[in-house]
Amino acid sequence: MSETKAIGVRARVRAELTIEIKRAAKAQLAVDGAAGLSLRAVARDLGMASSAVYRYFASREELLTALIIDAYNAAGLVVEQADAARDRSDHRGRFVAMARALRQWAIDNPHEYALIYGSPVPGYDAPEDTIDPATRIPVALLTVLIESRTQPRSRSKAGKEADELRQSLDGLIAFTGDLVSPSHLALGVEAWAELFGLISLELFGHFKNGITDPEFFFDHAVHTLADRIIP
Amino acid sequence: MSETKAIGVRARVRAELTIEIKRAAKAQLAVDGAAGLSLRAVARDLGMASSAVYRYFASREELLTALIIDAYNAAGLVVEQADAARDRSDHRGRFVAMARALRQWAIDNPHEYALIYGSPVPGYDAPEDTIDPATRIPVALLTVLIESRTQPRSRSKAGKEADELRQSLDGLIAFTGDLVSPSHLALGVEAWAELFGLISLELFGHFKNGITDPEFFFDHAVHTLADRIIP
DNA sequence: TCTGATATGAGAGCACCGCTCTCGTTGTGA
DNA sequence: TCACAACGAGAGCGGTGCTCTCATATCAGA
Repeated sequence: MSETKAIGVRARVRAELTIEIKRAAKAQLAVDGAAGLSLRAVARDLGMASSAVYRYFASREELLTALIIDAYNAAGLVVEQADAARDRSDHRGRFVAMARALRQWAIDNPHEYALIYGSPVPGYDAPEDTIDPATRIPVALLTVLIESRTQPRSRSKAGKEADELRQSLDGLIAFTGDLVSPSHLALGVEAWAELFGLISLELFGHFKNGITDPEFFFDHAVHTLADRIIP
Repeated sequence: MSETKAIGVRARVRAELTIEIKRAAKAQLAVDGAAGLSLRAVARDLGMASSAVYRYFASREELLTALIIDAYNAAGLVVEQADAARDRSDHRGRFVAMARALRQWAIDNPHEYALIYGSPVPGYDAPEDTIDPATRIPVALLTVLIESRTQPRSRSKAGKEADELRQSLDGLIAFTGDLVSPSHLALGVEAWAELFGLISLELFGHFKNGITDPEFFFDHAVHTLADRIIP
């Protein structure tokens, strides 16, 4: 009589409990940060034995990895949505919107931001599963950069310096192909770095004495940034 | 007979043990990172009871704060030395040297860098003692910016936008006075953010797939940066 | 110089942590 | 139906931060 017997009761309950555990863990994360996340506390929240949680996540680190993936995806989604809400031809507007969306998400979810863009968990080196979600934001930013450069660039500069720059950006050029010149690509990466620098410095408290209106300053900086990378 | 009786045996031993504890803690920090720092392990290293350590640092957090201060000072010193080694009139060279020195220090002391520029320890909000050492690097950078602008700027732009920018940078302008225009000051902060963005992204593993030669790229970016803020 | 206050170290102990193991129970596929 | 695998609970191990008590070593003042 049960309608979704195909999957089986056990599998469904397992899936539900898995996200329930992550939900509880996220709630704890929002309060105490990554360092304060405790498997036992999560188990207590859910009214189950601490040992039972280990049926779902083999270790605290594995649970943390799941949260990291979710955070990457959440941030990526927010940025992509901000991008999609703009006219595709308004490259400048898209860039600014994405930057603002990212900052807002970071402010709304500081611990999740810290989880993915703060100090990496010690002894933790980005398992395969995190790579893909992590690229969503850079890809979104790069896409605007590419699309703002539909007409082919003036021929790339030659010379040793240009070659070395091209080489140092090897991985990215594999993604962008010939659509963006290395020097312009470098400009994009610099903008990416500045974006995260701005958000991180603000979020981690380094603007405390100095920048009194971070939001206004961020907007100002993002527009300067846009002037630089988008013609 | 003892030569430095003025201070007292107790005080001297205390001072020595204090730095000994910090030394052991730093060694642990370099291996396991901030999250792995354990007061008990430090005590074990020094062959003393764990409770005895609490006579020197009231809590793990307080020990961490001491390490943070030391890290700020170490980084600040390295940057200041790089600055001092250059001709004072070579503003561009000074900026580039400081940036390189900072990156090198970060690479040599990743956990200490993460301690001060990564995610803040949860529930931790920069005690007074950390503020001063934390300003050393921004001050050093700002100083070059100021000194590269000895001749007074063309009169500052007027208007609402300029006023708001000036206001958003209130704290900094209190430091620089009228020597730097708000818009140029903003440029400096943006450069500061990009600098830390570049180092953090590299150090925290976000360049893994994409930038194959981070050192070369950093140098390239820093020179671009210098072009932007130094005339 | 003697003595009372004080600073220090050691040890036991509390509540918490991650993680493992065992042992019943309960769905599941053959 | 039945053997098996998945599961939850509980106990337990070694670790953590931190507190308390108690003995001892140092110091400052009479």
